[in-house]
Amino acid sequence: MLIGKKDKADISRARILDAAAGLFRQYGYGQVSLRVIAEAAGMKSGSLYYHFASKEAIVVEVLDLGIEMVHQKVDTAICAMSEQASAGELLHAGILNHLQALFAFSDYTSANVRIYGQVPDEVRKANRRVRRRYEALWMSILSRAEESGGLRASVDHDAFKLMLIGSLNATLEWFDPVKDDVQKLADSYTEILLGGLLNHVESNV
Amino acid sequence: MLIGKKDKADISRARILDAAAGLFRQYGYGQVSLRVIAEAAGMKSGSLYYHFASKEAIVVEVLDLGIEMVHQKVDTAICAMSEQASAGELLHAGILNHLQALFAFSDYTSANVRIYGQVPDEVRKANRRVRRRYEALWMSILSRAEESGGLRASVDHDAFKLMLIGSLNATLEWFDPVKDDVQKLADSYTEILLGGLLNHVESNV
DNA sequence: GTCTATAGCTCGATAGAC
DNA sequence: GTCTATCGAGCTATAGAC
Repeated sequence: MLIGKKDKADISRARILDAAAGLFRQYGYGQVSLRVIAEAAGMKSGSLYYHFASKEAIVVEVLDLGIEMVHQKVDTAICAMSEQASAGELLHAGILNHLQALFAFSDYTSANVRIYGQVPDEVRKANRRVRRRYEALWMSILSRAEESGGLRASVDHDAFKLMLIGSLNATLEWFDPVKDDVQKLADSYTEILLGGLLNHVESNV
Repeated sequence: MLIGKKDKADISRARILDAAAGLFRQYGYGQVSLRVIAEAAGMKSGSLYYHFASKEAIVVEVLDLGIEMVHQKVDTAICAMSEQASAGELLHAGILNHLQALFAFSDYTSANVRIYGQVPDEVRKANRRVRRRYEALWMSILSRAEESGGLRASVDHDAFKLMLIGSLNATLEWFDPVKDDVQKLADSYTEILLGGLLNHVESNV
């Protein structure tokens, strides 16, 4: 999952992080011991301390990577879009790339979604910076979409951003990218988030 | 949180479950020891075994209650609605009552959302039954809404149900019912889910 | 860089007094 | 019903050989 590494230390570091991400995702933070992380990474528990100062140092890096991999993919995709892109096109691209990154790096992203609320305070605080940056990216996507026209004025951007990220991340709990097509999932979520459930003739509530 | 109990055993049981739900929510399953559950419930760890056979037996009950409390509130609210209720009214009622129950019993509901993916297999399997029942309730709400007319045919009910439950549950991670109004949150989510983000003149994607 | 060995601690669970 | 006491196991982290 982590690529582009060169020397032995970098390779071992990456193996430890990959192993930890997968185990944290499946069993939570507290249930995963350094012994099983080491075993999954192909070494003994004592050797972990050559690469990381503590269990907390490992989880900090796993959590940050879980956000940063999504951030980078969405950012790159949005930056590459034409100036003339419509609001619908921008949002569809953001949703699709968020979902693609979510499932491409699912051990890291799912570990983040699942254990963020359960790690020690200092760990959570460290990850908060990265989370805020990703939320800010979505605010800028919404601003750009608004400039291109077509957004309903009654929808609060901040609420929409939180709802969008929350609903997309929740797909990690049930969607299977092997059985089903992420592209179709993105189309389906875009359809609902942009167009809503109701026919547009009647006013809701 | 758990009320209507009578004798000493029932009271102690309820205190144990309340304590466990709050601790599981905050620290996850693996990091919470029976000793701290017992302390939070006002007893010693050995005493827990008079009420529960194991740590797993406690978490099974916490997880089930987290779904059942929401199920019951939503079911009651929907059943009480007039036959002439519109699709928008039905969905708003479902969304509002789901959110209200989510925050009224937040230790149980949040514990469920957070640790479901990390508990032992048999525990997760036990909770799956209750989850399926709640999803079925939402399918019946969507069917009833469709009969009353006004739903876009292009929206898949199954995808919408998963997205709705996922996005509502995700509010547990950021919404503060003390600082803000759950009613307003429900209005805001209903607005987006039923009407979408875009102006209805343009077609999306 | 990775190993073995282990210190010091906490865990879930049980047994038996009251 | 709740207590105390304890078993055997597993935990994070460290020390030092290789």
